[in-house]
Amino acid sequence: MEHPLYITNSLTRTKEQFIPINSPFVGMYVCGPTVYGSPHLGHARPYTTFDILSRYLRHLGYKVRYVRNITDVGHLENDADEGEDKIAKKARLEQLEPMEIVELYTSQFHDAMRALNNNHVSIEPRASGHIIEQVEMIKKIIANGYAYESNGSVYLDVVKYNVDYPYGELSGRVVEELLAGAGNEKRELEGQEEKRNAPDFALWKKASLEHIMRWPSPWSDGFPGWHIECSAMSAKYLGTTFDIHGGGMDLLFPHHEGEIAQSKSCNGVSPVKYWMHNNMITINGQKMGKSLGNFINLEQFFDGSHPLLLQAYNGMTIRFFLMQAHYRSPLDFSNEGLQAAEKALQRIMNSVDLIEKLKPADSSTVDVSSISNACYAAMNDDMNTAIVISHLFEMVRIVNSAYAGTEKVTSDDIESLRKLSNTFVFEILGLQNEKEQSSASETDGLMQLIISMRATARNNKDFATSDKIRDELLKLNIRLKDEKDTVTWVKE
RNA sequence: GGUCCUGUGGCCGAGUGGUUAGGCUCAGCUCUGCAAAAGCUGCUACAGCGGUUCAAGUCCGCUCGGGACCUCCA
Repeated sequence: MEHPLYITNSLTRTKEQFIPINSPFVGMYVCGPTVYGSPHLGHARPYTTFDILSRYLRHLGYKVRYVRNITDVGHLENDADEGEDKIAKKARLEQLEPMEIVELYTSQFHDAMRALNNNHVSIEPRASGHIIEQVEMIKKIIANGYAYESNGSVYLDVVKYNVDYPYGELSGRVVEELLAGAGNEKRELEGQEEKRNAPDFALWKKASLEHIMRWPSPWSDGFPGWHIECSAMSAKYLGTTFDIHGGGMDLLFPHHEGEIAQSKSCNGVSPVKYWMHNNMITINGQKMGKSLGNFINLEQFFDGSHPLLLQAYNGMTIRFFLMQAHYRSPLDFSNEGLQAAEKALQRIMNSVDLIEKLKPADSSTVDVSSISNACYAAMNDDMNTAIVISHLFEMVRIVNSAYAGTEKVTSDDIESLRKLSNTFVFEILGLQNEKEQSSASETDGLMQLIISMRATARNNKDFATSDKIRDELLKLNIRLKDEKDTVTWVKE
């Protein structure tokens, strides 16, 4: 490809050039949400990050299959209720069927992703729909000698695995230390007595009597272990070795390490060429997460209902807020940051609209192509969207200046600007212009009428009337702009 | 305790050893009936100490601070 893309591979901890296994095809898997709660701001980060990656790969000409799963089989909780399925527990609390809960939160997740414009996935497989594949995979791992059954549950034998393969290659964990239980002195982990060794993890769990979500298997009526779904579904849709696996940094261990161990012990090959991890969103410097109870739901951002929010923020503002930081840096939530993002985004969108109103000149005083090149360079450098945006503001300056008459653009320049904004603002960064919704022509006709009436008042120096029109419109979130010899309006 | 990340100007945040990131805020100017918008200009930086180097925010060491993972988590 003309523009070599470099990405940070967590496996090697270095920036590597991205070279697909079977160009032009690219397989990409991202760990989806566990749908037992409303999606929160933390969810926005990985799905936005990898949405942009998939967009960029497609833009570069690759045929991308992007798989993002839904985890709806529930996992063990290690608090009071031993061995109880999270989803089943929630169901009892709300007196709903487990699958009703799953449906509700899946739907909420989709709504939130739509607002963030993150719905460009190719396949969204559900764990509950792939029990057979998971069972088959477990059978094979047992046959290969890397797993054992114990009291109806099946565990991966990490010690045995570690003899043939290096366990911990992704996370840097050392089996000897895990065996010694370093750091776990104060923890009471569930199901330890069934395991041969502490680092072993469940591939299949026997369901207790009160456990509602359960499926038959050769070992027991039960449910799959946490890591096996991703291994089974990624292998099914992307093959036993695929290009990119993404997710939050908090999944690096044990989840992704477990995936590697399962896949290798089943298929004998490394499942993933490039592992990518986004950093966490923090609030007051601390990770925003379910377990800490300090998260803000995306829905609450959209309607501004959370007490920590000074106002509502729409999906595009949140998307832009995320993109102003690099995906591998931690990002701290703040109203100030969101408000700044909202204004900045508005400036970009206003400027994009202005491109269509530019008058071409015979000569040019600007250099649009260098902006485009700089944007590509930034994307190629581990998807540095923050830098892309900084260059887009140079585009904003050029457009605004050209409109104001302090810069000159040729018709070729205008075409380049149009292409630049279409490519980067909309296609790659996936931003949407949210103002263009209402029945355009009718509203525009009404506005022209109002604007001309106000112009008459102004010509008569009847500023009381003209200001009233402007102020009342502003209350309806319509802002008038008195420019040199014309008046324009924007909906806010 | 182990592994790893991190500390940038009023705020948010980029930064591959050598030239202005960018945004938001604030101040001044231009435009304007006024305002808004837009343009121009300006403002305050690299936690501390020491080292390597012709040159360090950018590499190394130490100190202090913050965080992640080691348990369900995006």
